[in-house]
Amino acid sequence: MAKQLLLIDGNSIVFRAFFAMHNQIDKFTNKDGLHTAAIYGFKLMLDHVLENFHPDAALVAFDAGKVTFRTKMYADYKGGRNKTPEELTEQFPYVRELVRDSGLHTYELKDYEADDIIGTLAKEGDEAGYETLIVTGDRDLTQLASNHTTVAVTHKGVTDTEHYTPEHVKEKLGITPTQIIDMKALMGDSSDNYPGVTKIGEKTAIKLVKQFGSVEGIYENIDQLKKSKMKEHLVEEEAIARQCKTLATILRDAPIDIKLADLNYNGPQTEKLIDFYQKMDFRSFLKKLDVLSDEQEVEIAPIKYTELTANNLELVSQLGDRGSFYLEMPDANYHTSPFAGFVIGNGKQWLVSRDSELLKTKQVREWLADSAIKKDVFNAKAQIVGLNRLGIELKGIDFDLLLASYLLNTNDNSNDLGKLAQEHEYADVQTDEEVYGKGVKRAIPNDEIFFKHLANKARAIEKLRSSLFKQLDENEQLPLYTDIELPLAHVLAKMEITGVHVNAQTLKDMGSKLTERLAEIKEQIYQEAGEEFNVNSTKQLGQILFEKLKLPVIKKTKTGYSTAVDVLEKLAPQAPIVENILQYRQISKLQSTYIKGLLKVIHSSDQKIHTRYLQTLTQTGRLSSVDPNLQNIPVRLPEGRQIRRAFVPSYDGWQIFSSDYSQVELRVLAHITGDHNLQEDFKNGEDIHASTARRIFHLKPEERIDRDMRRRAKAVNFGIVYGISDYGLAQRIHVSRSQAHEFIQSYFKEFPKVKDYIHDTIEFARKNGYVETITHRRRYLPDINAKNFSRRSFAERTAMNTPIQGSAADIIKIAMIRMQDELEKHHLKAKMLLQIHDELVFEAPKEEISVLSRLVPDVMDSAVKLAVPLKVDSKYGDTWYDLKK
DNA sequence: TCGTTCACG
DNA sequence: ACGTACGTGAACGAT
Repeated sequence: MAKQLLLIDGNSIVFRAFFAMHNQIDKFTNKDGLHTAAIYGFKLMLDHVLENFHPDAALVAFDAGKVTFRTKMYADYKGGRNKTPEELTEQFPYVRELVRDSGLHTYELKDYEADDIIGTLAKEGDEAGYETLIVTGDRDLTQLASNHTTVAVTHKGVTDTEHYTPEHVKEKLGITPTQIIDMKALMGDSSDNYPGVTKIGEKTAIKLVKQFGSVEGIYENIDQLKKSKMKEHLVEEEAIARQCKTLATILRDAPIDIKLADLNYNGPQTEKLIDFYQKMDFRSFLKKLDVLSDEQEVEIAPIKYTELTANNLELVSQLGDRGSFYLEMPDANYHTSPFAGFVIGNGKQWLVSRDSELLKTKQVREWLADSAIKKDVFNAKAQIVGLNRLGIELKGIDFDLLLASYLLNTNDNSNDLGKLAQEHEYADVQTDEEVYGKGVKRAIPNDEIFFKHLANKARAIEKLRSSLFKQLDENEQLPLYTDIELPLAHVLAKMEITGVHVNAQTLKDMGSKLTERLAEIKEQIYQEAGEEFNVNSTKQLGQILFEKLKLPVIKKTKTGYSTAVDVLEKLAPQAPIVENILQYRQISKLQSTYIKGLLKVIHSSDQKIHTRYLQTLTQTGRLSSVDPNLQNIPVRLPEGRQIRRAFVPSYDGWQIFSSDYSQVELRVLAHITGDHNLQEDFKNGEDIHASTARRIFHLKPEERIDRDMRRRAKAVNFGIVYGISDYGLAQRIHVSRSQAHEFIQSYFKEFPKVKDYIHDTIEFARKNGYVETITHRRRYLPDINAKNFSRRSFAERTAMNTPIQGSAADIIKIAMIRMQDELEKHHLKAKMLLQIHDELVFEAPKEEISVLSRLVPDVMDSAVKLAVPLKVDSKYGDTWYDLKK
């Protein structure tokens, strides 16, 4: 077998590793305060590569400095780059140390870049019969791909790579690897800061290279090009194009003073690596080495536990004033999941059992219900609901690992305790999948393994408490945790336990009518199509519409023809079948998701639906609702709205009551931007879309605002909140892109501080890597500095949207906590049932409706003090459908 | 398991 | 030249 050569582009991988882990930058520091994320990421990459590739020779090349022969030739080369952050530069010496301890050679050469070293050695490798793998974060190196050299470019993160062979390059770009140089010469490279030829981008560059072979080929045959602007640019900028080609070309003959023979790879120097890991506090890598040397099973620090039985319950009372508690419910739905066992305890003693009946004993029950004993848990809400099913109260919750972890970083949040602990650099607990298995094989294991796992979980919660609290404090998030999210978990638990009464018969009656209608429409569709097919299949439907009936294709998806509503609406005038398909879709959605779906989840014991609110999922701080989702019950279309007739109060003589915030997101926008005009409009109680229309269309006071103007202004308002683009706005309100552009400009002129806010927020995100809401809820945006345009743009839109959507979420959460307090304080029978982002739904005895009509809006509009008033509207009725003012 | 579609704020 | 408004969940067919 051919010898194998590994060449790693040190600088680009270090950069990649650093930015890939940028959102956790503070988590990766050693005890001396050294940042270690890039070092850690580099090692991840290295291990990953060496798993699949076993080199005989290996080298990591680094840049020797900023000055190279390229900067001497072209002063602006790589100009305009941001200064490398200090947190990164300090890591380079350690990366080199790591590389050498790992048994790889390092090399750098004055005046040359790492690329050139790699290019030169790869060529030598090719000639000496090596199979070479180049690993880099820089796509430019793909020009080095050959029959015996593969270039692995990191894709996202550091271990996910895309392998470029000449075939792969051909497939992706249609050219050879060396032609990539010509392509880049023509199109330029904004990150290396050389221009290429004006107006030539990737598409045009590839076309030219395919046609003429190379930059030189183009100029030899320039006469063949028809007269055009492009030709003029090419002719005028010939010198630039040729110079860019030199800049883009990686050297294959740099004057290096090492030889392949010097680069033997003989594996890592384990002793040194262990020292290094200790210096860096890389616990997980240390664990891995232990596994290798000690066979197995030392993975997790040993733990002692005691099985709790009816005969040693006094141990619970002896635990003291703090302890972890964890009730294992193996199904995600804790309203119905069996109880597999529990653990209770602290560093002194871990008590475990499979018998949930023991929880009902006096000793345990009192321990759980004693608010003076602080409890550390994972997912407080689930624990409260689970225990409630056993008739047990859980009081004194102090630390919720899941909740705290979510607040620290919404991105890498997991519902699995083991995974989450690992995210926080705690390795002494496995994931449920590792212990219980997955799919059909998932099962609770024998006592020994199961009890140990439970004890490990409880210990992990305890061990992580102080560090997570400390991080919350550093982020100024303690009040968010203590005063909002943790109390909210209790409120949500109550709402979930209460549930919503749903009349199954109403749904069944609606269902049978819909079944009939569906059958009729389906018949008509088959007639019009001339054959029977599965209308639910977008693939089959596409074939019927666009191939058989030859309707024009308006939009395509990755997999074929798009048949989405906006497309079908455009086609509707051309063929009657389309209208029927739209009808069919609408009704079958109601039938499958809402009639059948809801009937499936009504609990037979109480005729209620008990949703679960996910408190630790969304990136903005909103809740979400599952099993079932009660936050998307139809309301917009009259047919769908009927579903709400089935949502009824739990008792005779009760009614449904609902209050919602009016325009809460735009009010938040007015508040956080400080925009004078926007604030005035709200303070004056204006119809905000109408007043926006008046401003952006420059209407005189006496001119009236027609419906269409208001509609457009409303779309602009939405657009602003979502991160507007002229294209997006144009699509939505059916105007030209340039008109949409004008609307936006006009908006920014009228509301100048909104424009400033967008700019400042994006700047803040670039600098800090995150954005935050009025309560310091954070969202990290790792893509905010991405090179890829669309990823970066997306991050920019979320940067400006998240503080708005998230602050609105904060506001209603505060209102919910206060509302629950008020209900209890006033001894009201009314129950809070649902939260739908800006709306709270209650059930209450008729006598209490007048109380709620004052109380709920009072609580909601005073939840926080903003620079503009909050407005709340209320309605009530006999069912959720019948709500009226 | 993924992609598409469509329900909501 | 890019590729298009933010945040969700469920059902279904295709793979």
